[in-house]
Amino acid sequence: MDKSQPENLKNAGLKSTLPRLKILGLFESGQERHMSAEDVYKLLLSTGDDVGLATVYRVLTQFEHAGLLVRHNFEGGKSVFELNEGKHHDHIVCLQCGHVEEFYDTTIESRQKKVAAELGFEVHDHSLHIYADCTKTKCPHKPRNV
Amino acid sequence: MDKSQPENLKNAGLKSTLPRLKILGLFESGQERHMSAEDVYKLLLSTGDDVGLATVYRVLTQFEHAGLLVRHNFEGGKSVFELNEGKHHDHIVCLQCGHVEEFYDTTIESRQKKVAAELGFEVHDHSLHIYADCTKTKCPHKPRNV
DNA sequence: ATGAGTGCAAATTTTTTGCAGGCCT
DNA sequence: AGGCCTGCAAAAAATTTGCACTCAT
Repeated sequence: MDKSQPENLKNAGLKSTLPRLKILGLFESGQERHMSAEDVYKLLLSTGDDVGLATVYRVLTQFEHAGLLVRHNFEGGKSVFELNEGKHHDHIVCLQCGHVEEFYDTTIESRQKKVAAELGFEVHDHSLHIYADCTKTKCPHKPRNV
Repeated sequence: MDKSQPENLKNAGLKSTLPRLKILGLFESGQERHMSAEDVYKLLLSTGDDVGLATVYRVLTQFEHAGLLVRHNFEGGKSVFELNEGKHHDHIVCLQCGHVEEFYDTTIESRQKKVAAELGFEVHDHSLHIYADCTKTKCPHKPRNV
């Protein structure tokens, strides 16, 4: 977890470039675990790191293929990425604001496998998605950037 | 369940028109429970019922708002619709071909509520999504129409 | 130097919207 | 008749791709 970023990129067979280091750095900073391409792009702009949006998309996809990031398509239309830290977990997503929380529940895990088997499916490592609302009245999280 | 389609539309406050009847008919025929706008559009074309793609999108959205259909955004990018028959159920989706199966598991339901509550969420009626593979070797279902 | 990487603009894909004309009630 | 509906084309939103130029090794 303390491996320097250039090393991470090398191991992934990717050349160590500024855009890649910046983007990986954002995810490793832990500020925001789940980000869309647009989120990353705007964050970089806000810190003066001018990276093209197309490059953000390309790098995110490369990182996904390299196993550094995991891509999710939650309800809402845009792809969301998170650091691949090896430990399996599921996600619960707010339908109002898009906020994402992670969880791991052994009962759900085993039950999920059972249900899948009965229906002729085999669960591998993909996250299960629960969709809900942060609260019944008003959503405490930031409004979904649609 | 045997209510005539025009009646269903009337009850939803929608004028009974040919495109609407055709589209609702497709879902009620039970041939294919889960369809994207493109799926519906192509099916209608194949049966000689020429309906504009824009109309398909508009009608599907209207039906969703009227509570006749439910919209899902599974991994894969496109919205998928299914008839709203009132009975809650969850979905397991094949990551290879996009095939969808429905299920209902009381253990998962209760556990889902518990997990949500612990994380400050409230689950209403939205489907939970499990993502898996039809089989480990080759997918028996139709290839995903990407 | 040299091929991978980047930025910009144009192209794709999925979905929405404006507008003129057409069909329910 | 009057307005909701539809079709077509253009607009939007998210993502991908072509191309000339730049940077890492």
